[in-house]
Amino acid sequence: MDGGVTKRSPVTSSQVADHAGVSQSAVSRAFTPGASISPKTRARVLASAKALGYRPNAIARTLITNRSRIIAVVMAYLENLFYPDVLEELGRRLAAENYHVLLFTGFKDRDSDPVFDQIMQYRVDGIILASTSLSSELSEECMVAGIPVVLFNRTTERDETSSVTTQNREGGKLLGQFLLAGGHRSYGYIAGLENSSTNRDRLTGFREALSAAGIVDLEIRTGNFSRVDAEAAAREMLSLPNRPEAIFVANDHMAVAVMDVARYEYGLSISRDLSIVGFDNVGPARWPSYGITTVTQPIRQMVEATVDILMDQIASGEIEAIHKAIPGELIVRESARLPATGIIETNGYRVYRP
Amino acid sequence: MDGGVTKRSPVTSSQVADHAGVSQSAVSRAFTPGASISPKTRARVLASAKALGYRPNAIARTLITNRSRIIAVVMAYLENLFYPDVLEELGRRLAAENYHVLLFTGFKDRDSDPVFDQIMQYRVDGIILASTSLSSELSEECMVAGIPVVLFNRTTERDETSSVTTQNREGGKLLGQFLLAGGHRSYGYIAGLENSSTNRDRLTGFREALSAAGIVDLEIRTGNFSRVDAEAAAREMLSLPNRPEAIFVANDHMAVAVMDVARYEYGLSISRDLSIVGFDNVGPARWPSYGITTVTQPIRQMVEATVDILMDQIASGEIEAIHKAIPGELIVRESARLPATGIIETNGYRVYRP
DNA sequence: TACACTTTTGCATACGTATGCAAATGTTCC
DNA sequence: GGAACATTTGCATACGTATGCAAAAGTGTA
Repeated sequence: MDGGVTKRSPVTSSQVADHAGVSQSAVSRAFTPGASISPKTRARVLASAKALGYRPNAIARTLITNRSRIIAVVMAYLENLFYPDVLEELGRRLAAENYHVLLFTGFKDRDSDPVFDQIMQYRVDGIILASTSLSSELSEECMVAGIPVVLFNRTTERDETSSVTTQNREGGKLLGQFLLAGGHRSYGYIAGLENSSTNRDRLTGFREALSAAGIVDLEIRTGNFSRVDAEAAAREMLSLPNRPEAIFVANDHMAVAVMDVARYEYGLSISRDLSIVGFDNVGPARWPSYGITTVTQPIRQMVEATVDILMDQIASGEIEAIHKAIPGELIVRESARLPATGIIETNGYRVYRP
Repeated sequence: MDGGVTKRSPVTSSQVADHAGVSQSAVSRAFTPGASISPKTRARVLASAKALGYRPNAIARTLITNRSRIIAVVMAYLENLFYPDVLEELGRRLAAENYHVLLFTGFKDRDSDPVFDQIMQYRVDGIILASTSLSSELSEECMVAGIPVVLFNRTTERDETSSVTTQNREGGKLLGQFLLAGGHRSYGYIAGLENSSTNRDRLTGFREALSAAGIVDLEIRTGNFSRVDAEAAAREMLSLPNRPEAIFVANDHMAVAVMDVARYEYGLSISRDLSIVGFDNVGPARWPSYGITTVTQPIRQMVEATVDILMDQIASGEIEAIHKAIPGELIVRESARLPATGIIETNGYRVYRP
């Protein structure tokens, strides 16, 4: 009985209308930019709204406008700091467009079909899939429903779904050229998820560079983009009788793990005994304990491209697959032996441009 | 004209009803567990629903039931891996309860009032604020509206809003005792955001331990829970004529930065020249390059407690402030000099229990 | 078969908002 | 002042679902 606050239900537009002595339509119009309403009544309505603590019901509005202003974001996993960074940037940019993020996580190593029902039930205006994908039936369903989908940091074989990535093949190639120029003689690759386009493309580019120099031997182990798997892969590779002089680890998150194993379990000096390069330019790669030579994924530009695609397609209603691959840059740090030429100092960073 | 897929609007319950030869109510009941409907008609409805690709419209349902099954999660920032970890666990647990996460980020160092309107417009069923808070007026408004709010990893002076934290004061005290037992003679503290309860409580506990041993001198600098600020704070502190022998850094995220500065800018050997302890037991603290002695924040339990509070209050409609502080454990690693006694080996970890 | 009772069904309405349309009001110009 | 026009307003309806209520159908008993 004491302190029992009686739960008050939210104020509705009709209540505001009564208070302001106008119709409910007027209240609606007062909150719709560009609607047909005189400045005077708008002012009166807004005053009443403020007095009553009225907030338009976005849910009810969705029902009538068919626009929820919600974007579903599915992130495979957040263990790799790259994704939290992406998520923050996405949140920022979508908020700027007055859209909101409905977040789903936990779909590493499989497609996002299990949450698809949930997503569709909320009538989202668009879907972003980071490092995960949809079965082709569900992608098709989105097209038919007019819901734009963008794959972030992944593509599918069938090019039917839009995607935004870094130029992974070019990046892998660049890293290969960098290591070759450093004069290494044997190479290893610690792979991410084997069936991911990101992993495949990086490897393809790496191989291209190597075979252009006549090198076909490549020691490969798989780290599945996870720390523990990468550690295990590193142990296998470093235990080889003739271990590679240089290892390309498919992303920085795993590269950190590989460096830890190399140093603390095998007593190797990074760069002197073993060169390591990564991909992403994620936080720890920049920390002096690691200083990983890596190819950047330009998060800002990638997110911008992603949001642009969504906004365009939401506005036009025309869903068509757009593929954007943004160039990355090879940032030179201390984790790999340096080539004699090609390193350029540019606003605080050293980059490699052969 | 070619390939121009005509956008098809979603199937409604009425369409399913027509197809199945029943009323719209029947369709609704078929999708409502425990509703009054015969198995036979339910089966027929579900068959039609499947045939037409029907998915209940969660938005329309929200309008009538007053339950959106959406929880707003506001995260101050994601730079510190602790939060992505929390976010993943929250996602998992809320999904298990069939709730969904509407995510807002970017409210470090200020309250979440700016997004409050957005949150309320979506008629969320509950709010989780991680390392951020609300002004007392808005908290009050939530109470009145019957929307449960839980502060995660933070409390307010006014105890009017529920909270879930680690026992920060006890944790700080424990770290103090650990460092004292290690025989250090001068101490420093690198603070997080100065007005945050987390920071204050950890410091309070630390001071308690120190003054119990007759030590009142404590060198303090502020790192605001950010990497760059922590680096600057570390530089200041390590440049002191008589720098502290032991530093408690308010969280692991900053401790990593401090260790990097100490090693790579001041050439110090961690533990031998300088002891460092942190808080959180976040990913990098476990990496061998850092091996930070730290107090755990038990994410699982904290998230469980958070979700429990929300679910209870949503179900009962009774909003009352509940405060849960979960004990953490001091995990002993290599970043600080070891005391002679009190270290216990327990399932793979070394913990400190004085 | 008739009755009482239980289960199932459909009807009608409500949720809170946006919007086409026609009526009402305001403005301009002769 | 009045016609011609532009702006503003309210009415009515629609969005897709859940649910109280009464009617209908089913079940069991005598």
